[in-house]
Amino acid sequence: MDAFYASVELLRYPQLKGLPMVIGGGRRKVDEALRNVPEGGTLADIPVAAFPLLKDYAGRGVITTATYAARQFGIGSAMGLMKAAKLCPQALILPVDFDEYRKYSRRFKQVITEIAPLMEDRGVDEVYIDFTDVPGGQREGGRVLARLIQKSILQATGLTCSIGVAPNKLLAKMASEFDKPNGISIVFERDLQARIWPLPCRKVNGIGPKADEKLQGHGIRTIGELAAKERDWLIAHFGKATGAWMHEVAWGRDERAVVTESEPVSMSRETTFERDLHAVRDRAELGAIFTRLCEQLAADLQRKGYVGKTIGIKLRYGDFKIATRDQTIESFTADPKAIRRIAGQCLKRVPLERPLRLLGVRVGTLARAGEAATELVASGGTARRGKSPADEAAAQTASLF
DNA sequence: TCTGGGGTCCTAGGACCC
DNA sequence: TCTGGGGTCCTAGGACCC
Repeated sequence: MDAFYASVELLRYPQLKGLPMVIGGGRRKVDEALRNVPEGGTLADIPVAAFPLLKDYAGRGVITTATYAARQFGIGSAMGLMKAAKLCPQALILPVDFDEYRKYSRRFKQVITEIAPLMEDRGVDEVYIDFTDVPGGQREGGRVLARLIQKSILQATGLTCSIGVAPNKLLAKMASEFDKPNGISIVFERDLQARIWPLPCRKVNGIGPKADEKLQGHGIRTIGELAAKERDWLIAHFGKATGAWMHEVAWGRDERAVVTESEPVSMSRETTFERDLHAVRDRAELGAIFTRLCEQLAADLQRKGYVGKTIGIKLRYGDFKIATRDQTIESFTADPKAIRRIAGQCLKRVPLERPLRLLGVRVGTLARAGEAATELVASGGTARRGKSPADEAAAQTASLF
């Protein structure tokens, strides 16, 4: 979907069309600004001048989405808001409204599955579709069906999307970025050399900043240069699995199926504080946040019908270093108090002297709430974990939470 | 100018078991 | 009296993605 969050916002604030606008920021801060919006007839009647400006935003956070008008100024996703404000102070800023985006996410996915049932969910704004066997799916290399999908989504939601059609997921993903927004791009195997090889390695889904930097260290900048390397050379430098995979993707090969069903592995809640907090000095505040995260997470699990037995915490320190601790318990749970208790034990095993920026709680090893009891009986719920050195250390740590 | 929140998968060492 | 080999589970960290 094209600039998904921003595009959904423009559906209710059409008066902002064409203006530089970003979605992100600490919700509360932006909400305060929006609360000053005068009472109008509908949302569409709110004057543009009433919307908060990026330059007036003072707080932490990153941009989740920028309109194409904002991207003209060099603003992009994941950019810090303060930096974005320097690039385009007059840009408008709106808070993230995830419930609203989910609503539209469900709508556009339903449109797709009605046309092509083999759809793989890749998050709120992206999917893979296998339309090999959809009637008409092969016409004009897939362009006819891609157009139908675009048109149907626009009709049902008012939103545009970009579609890449290719023999596999790897190439389709790259193709989808060739003609944004509202574009269709068809890539055949024979286009590999002309259209894929000139691209930077970073364009491969799975090659991130670290791998790219390492590749560049070897003088490999494009996918073509990667393809020119011997498989064995790549394996020698990047390991057996990664090296072999890199060789495959450079040659446009990808056998992964479109997966229509999957079960969640973990669920989590985390929050970045408005200012760094200290475990001792800000103990009360931290404790309240901690409890709330556990309650939210428990509610998420219960609403979705899951229980879990690995409970963990995540800290991000002021210096951005991350620490995680987790503990697997005997029986599955989705109870806020149980989660809070185990997570509290995890917290005691992690250094708490330095300023904290973020706190998160996670539940993993999930099972469906209805089926977990059966499994528990079958396994006997045996406990075998003894007292680890970490536990001993924890016992000596002041009970901050 | 500091850098969100919610995920998945991989690696690697140690415990433990047969 | 010099120490196997294979397997699973648990834990911590890290890369990467949307």
